[in-house]
Amino acid sequence: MAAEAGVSLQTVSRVINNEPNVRPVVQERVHAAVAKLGYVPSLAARRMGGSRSYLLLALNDRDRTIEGWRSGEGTDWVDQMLLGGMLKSAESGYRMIFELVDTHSAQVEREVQGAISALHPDGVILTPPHSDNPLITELLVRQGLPFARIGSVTPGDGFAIAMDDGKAAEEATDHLLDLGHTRVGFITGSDEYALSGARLDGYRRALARRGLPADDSLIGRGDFSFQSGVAATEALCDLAQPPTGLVASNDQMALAALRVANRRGISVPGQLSIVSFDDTPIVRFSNPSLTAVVQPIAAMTSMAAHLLIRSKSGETGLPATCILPFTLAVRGSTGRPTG
Amino acid sequence: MAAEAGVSLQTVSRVINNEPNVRPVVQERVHAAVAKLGYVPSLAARRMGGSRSYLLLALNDRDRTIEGWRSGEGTDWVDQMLLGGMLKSAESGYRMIFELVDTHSAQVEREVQGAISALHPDGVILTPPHSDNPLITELLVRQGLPFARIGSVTPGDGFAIAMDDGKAAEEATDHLLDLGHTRVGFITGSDEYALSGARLDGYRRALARRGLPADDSLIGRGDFSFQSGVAATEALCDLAQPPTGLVASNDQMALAALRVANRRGISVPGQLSIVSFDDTPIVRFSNPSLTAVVQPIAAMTSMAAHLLIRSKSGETGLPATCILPFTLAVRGSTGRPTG
DNA sequence: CTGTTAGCGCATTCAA
DNA sequence: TTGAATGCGCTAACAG
Repeated sequence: MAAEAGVSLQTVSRVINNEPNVRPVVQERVHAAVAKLGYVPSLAARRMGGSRSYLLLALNDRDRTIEGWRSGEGTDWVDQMLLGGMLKSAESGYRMIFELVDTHSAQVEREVQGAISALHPDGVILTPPHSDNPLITELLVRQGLPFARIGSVTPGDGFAIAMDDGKAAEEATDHLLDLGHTRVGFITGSDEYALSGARLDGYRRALARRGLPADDSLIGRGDFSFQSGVAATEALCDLAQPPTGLVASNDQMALAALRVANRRGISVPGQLSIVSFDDTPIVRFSNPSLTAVVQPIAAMTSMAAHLLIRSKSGETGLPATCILPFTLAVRGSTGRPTG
Repeated sequence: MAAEAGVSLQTVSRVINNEPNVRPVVQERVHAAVAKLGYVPSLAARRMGGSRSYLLLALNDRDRTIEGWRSGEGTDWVDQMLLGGMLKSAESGYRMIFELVDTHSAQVEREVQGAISALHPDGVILTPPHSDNPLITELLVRQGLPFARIGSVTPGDGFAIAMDDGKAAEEATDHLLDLGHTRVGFITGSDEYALSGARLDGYRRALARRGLPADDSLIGRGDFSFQSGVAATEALCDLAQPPTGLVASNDQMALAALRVANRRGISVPGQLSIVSFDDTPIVRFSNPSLTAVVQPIAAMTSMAAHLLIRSKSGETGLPATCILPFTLAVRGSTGRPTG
């Protein structure tokens, strides 16, 4: 390769890394040789010699992820992450390596440190609930590694990349209010996630803006599980004045609500309109399909990759916080209240 | 690190790599030091010095994969791959890197060669349709890289890892026959995939074993798309004597059959029992949920990782072909024929 | 059984 | 603007 272009090894390196101080003529010659030989530098060697590894490390919660895969419940969080992260990384010659880490284990630090030592990634992408785990973020700060916190809005180290959960819940609630509903219930997510609180707040804001009373009996406590969704929905349906509209903090709980409605002979959306959060594939296939808030997962990981790569390149002035737009997919589960 | 245990750098290497010729005492000492310092060797350096990279490369078809991600149709092929491949790899300190390659592009070889040059993986996992792409397999042979062909049964280089599609179709058909159905239809998949033919053969074998006539009008031609499933099902329903049972070669077409049945007021499973292939998450959420052949995707990639790692370790006597067991998940879409 | 030597393929630093 | 030396952190081959 060195000889093919009639230049030294270093010049090849310079051209490949787009460094200045190479005559266009020589650049061309090298590029031609590279194309001809199909030369691609070894990642490992680049990492050894230089200061970059061209690797991004994406960390997911082990138990949740494996459980999701095993159950086959159709959550496509990981797929959307790969879609956004991999494709964006590839644009800059980077790879994204996906790993699982146990957030609750006493060994979190050891696990994360191990992955870092082995891979020496140029940046780390954290997803909930890692995004708000100080054991992890502080370790990363100590290492001087740039990182992105997906789904986290709390200010702090690293890039915070999220959607506006509060506004989304507000909009979801508005959608029901616009349809004419006046009693709208809400099912919360697990308190372990900061976004759960944000979504609840948004719901409350929407009601308040319309001058509707804040009735805490309309708020069911859930934890993102189907089970908890069933329990919460049953409680709401048992009220003297049950809600005609319902916002659930994720798809599983919304599906649970749908199930309860079916069992009780409550028509959807006639007697109960349901809005869901997340928009995993399954909500398109339920009957009726669910109106849902669409999380920009791919866009968030894409942005994360973008920022981390830029950051490693020494670029400054990058936004510390990034709020990406969500959308509301209106489907069959919401309509005007009957009667 | 070297000093911490009071031994040479080389001895540390030996202990970490589980090589022989180290006194148990020294081993202990090194292990202790490793645990204490949380030492984890750098993958890049190991690849540079040694002959292994501790990397497995998994190659998927770019267009199909991205289209699947974008559409949000809930295919969890990638997730199941990761589940099987990543976890098995991790057991041996390996990582699996997932990449997308364009099978139909004239650049396949260049793309694959590029990934290999950059990563120097110890093995490559091919998924359909790459598994039977000679441009890729021959390139891998030339490189002397061990590889696994998922979903491929054709003998040849690399490990062939698949399920028995013929037997699965046979069993799916048997399930319907056992329930008392005597007219069972079949919707084929695209001829581009070898497994389509295998499934059709299995269906025919099942009928033959019961002494049932081979009625070609009961065989609808599909191509795995929802559209084609609709067309095939309509044709079957238009027969003078429509089938009371139906085996579809994938989930999309089975869902299409369900849709057609719903539109025509044909009750499922009462008047039409449906068996599906693949068992993607969505079939659990249709109404009724679909009885389906479950592909052992995770098991196949797990086996692939297992064999490749062993192979790289110089182990011989590994099976060239591996047929993994499928299961039949019986759900609400199949039952005894009524009347 | 253990330590020493050399080199993997690059990027970095300096010299030309 | 280019080329030559140096070293990254390991493992392989050999020496002791």
